[in-house]
Amino acid sequence: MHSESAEHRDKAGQSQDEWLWGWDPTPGIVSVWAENDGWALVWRRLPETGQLVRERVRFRPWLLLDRLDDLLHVGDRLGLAGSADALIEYRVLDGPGELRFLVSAEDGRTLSSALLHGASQRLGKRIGHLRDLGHDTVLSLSPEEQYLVATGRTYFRDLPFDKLRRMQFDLETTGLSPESCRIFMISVRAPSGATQVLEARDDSDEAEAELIRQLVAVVQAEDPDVIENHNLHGFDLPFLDTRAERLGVVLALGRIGSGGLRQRAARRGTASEGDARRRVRFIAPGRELIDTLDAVLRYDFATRELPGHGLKAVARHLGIAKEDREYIPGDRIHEVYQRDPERVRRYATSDVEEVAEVARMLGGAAFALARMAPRRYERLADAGAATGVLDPLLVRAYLRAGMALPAHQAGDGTPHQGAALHLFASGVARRIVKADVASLYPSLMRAFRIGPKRDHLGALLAIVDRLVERRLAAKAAAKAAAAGSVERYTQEALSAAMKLVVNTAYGYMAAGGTLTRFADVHAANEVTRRGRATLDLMCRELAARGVTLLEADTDGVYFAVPESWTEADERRTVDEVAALLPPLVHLEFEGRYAAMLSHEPKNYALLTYGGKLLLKGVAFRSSRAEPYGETFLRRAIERLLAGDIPGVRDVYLATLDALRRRELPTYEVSSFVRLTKSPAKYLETRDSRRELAYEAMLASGRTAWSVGDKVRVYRAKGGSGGVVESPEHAAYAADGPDRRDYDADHYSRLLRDTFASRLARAFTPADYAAVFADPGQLSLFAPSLDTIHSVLNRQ
DNA sequence: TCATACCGGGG
DNA sequence: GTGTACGGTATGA
Repeated sequence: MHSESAEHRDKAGQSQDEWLWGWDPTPGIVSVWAENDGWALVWRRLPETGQLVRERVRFRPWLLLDRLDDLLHVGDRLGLAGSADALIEYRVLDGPGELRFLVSAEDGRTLSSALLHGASQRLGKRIGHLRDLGHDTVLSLSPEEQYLVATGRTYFRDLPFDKLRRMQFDLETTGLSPESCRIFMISVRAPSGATQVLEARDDSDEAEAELIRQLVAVVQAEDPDVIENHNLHGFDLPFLDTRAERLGVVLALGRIGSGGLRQRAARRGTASEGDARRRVRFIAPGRELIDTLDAVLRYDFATRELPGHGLKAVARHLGIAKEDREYIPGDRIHEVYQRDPERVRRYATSDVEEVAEVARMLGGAAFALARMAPRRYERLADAGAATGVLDPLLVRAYLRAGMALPAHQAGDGTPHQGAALHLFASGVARRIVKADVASLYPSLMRAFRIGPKRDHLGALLAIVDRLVERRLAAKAAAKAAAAGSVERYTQEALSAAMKLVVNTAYGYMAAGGTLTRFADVHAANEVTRRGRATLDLMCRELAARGVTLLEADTDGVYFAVPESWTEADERRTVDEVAALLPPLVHLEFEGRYAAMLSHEPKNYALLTYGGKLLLKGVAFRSSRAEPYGETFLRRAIERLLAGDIPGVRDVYLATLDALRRRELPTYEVSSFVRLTKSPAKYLETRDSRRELAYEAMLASGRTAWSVGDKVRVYRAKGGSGGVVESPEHAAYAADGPDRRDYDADHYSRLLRDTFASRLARAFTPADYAAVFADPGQLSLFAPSLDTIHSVLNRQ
């Protein structure tokens, strides 16, 4: 009895592993290209030798249908799987799912044309494409995915990331529009790490055409598995495609065929040529085209710590930008090239080197996903985790189990309910503790077995269970591996990928039925309801232990503890409350801070015990904010949290003084804007409405700009404006020394109304007025600064 | 004035 | 034949 049930569990465990990883052990797949005719090309890099092999294999194209009706017209040529002579085979899957007929043929065209013919007859109108049948009646995957689902193969088995042949290239162009601008330089980084810079010999069509031919030749010679760049699909490939077409160059970047790039539909890509509302991405069969911008977005979605998503900002943030890295504003690159080409060569070379490193550091999650889900690597790199990763895993699991899949189903109108957010107090508090539950929603799903109602196989919960367990193992393995080792890197990437998928399981259910197959708003609401109850319980129990609650959001809470408490008291209290929560829901002591300025929900400043100031939320950090204001905020909050109120006023007065005496460089008062109107368009409306950014351009003598240009502008005296270079670009400034003709009164008002006001919650109104009174206007009746204390306002 | 549409990135 | 957010500015009724 006992051994039998253990065996049963083993079997269940084994099939659940297959849901996660597939089942075919074929190692080293680096690319798959399949056609509807039943032929698939598989490129494999042998893990032992690194050698590339190409295999051409047969597979049986398949579809899932909700009925066989539309195929009955073929008569005897339709037969049960395994029967002789059947041109089209079918199999009836188990369970209540609507899509229960798995049909297949040697050639997918036989299948689809028979189906379209039958459907046209049944519906009395011409059905020209499978998608016209609606995805509630047919499930049709791309040929590659049909192949991967049917075989249980996945990419990259037993192949470490650094065995992939990865190449990077980056275009330097005279502008953003491929209609009117040219490519004049292409930097290339080979898989070996060697870099080279290709250049057009002059600005003729023939020179540009030759440059593109050189790139194609380098790609063919290096024969990479993967081509990477930042915004590759948004800029470089579309630009290259348009230029190549105009110049009559064939962009043979793939491993098969002699034609140019192919296309696929994609959410974020470039506007399609035929239909501007459609977005497409380019494909080069045999290679995977990876955009590091996708990896950056995915990374920042989880961490929310990147200052921006541009290559330079990311490289600096990750600490991979070299000290002497060349920076040139985008709209100056071609102009700088004409007088100092060497500088642009260095710039372009750094671009590809940084891209290679960003891809290595942030691309691991997509690489790990490609070892699990039955999709091409490049699809998994830009896929959303719900429809792009979980859905394919679930489809493969159901087919592997021989179970029918439910069709997409719209919700019943029940609205989706979200998380809780409480602001208990604002102002200044001391001795702060942050406690939170890691992965609250997946934990609740697991603890209370909340899964989609129609997932009769229980695959989503099983996959989440497996991922959580496997992720713990990956985290432990990463920790055990040597720092910087391939093993650590691989395990960390695996852990990141698994976290991504686990955290999407809830979003998968909450998404509408048009998006995900197993969407279930009731289950999703049950998760958030349990989440709110858990947060409320945490808050109640913490308050009952004598803490002051400050802010609670979804899965975490900030609170202040009494003066007499030690860190041990803090941790013990969190542990006590943690013990009261449901199993699998782990409340953790996340951090402790000396003080906090709570401004608004999700907007606060924290002072660490080490004296470091952390600013969170848009009120405290914004890329558009004027640098002098950010500096003021930081200094003033430092004084505030140190309990030095006269110091806060000193910082305010010193900033006002520096503005009025023009000691601040113009850069300090400038803000970062993106120009969205062309010069012509602005001139149309200039008479009715003047806009600072364009006035600044005109006043600086820059009358020609492109939509999309980004500049720093400031307001000058008399309502005019000016453009200023940031310090790192100052070397290229065409203008002379800083004139500092900014509107000091305007920026003084901005300091008071926009920046100082972020400290308002820290004081009573009267005290706030005293601290930020104009110089010389401190009234006799105002409180003395020495007697003012910051406050905490309970809500 | 308020609602909605669009953007993030690339030279 | 696709589909992760959200907080901003820009635009239009």
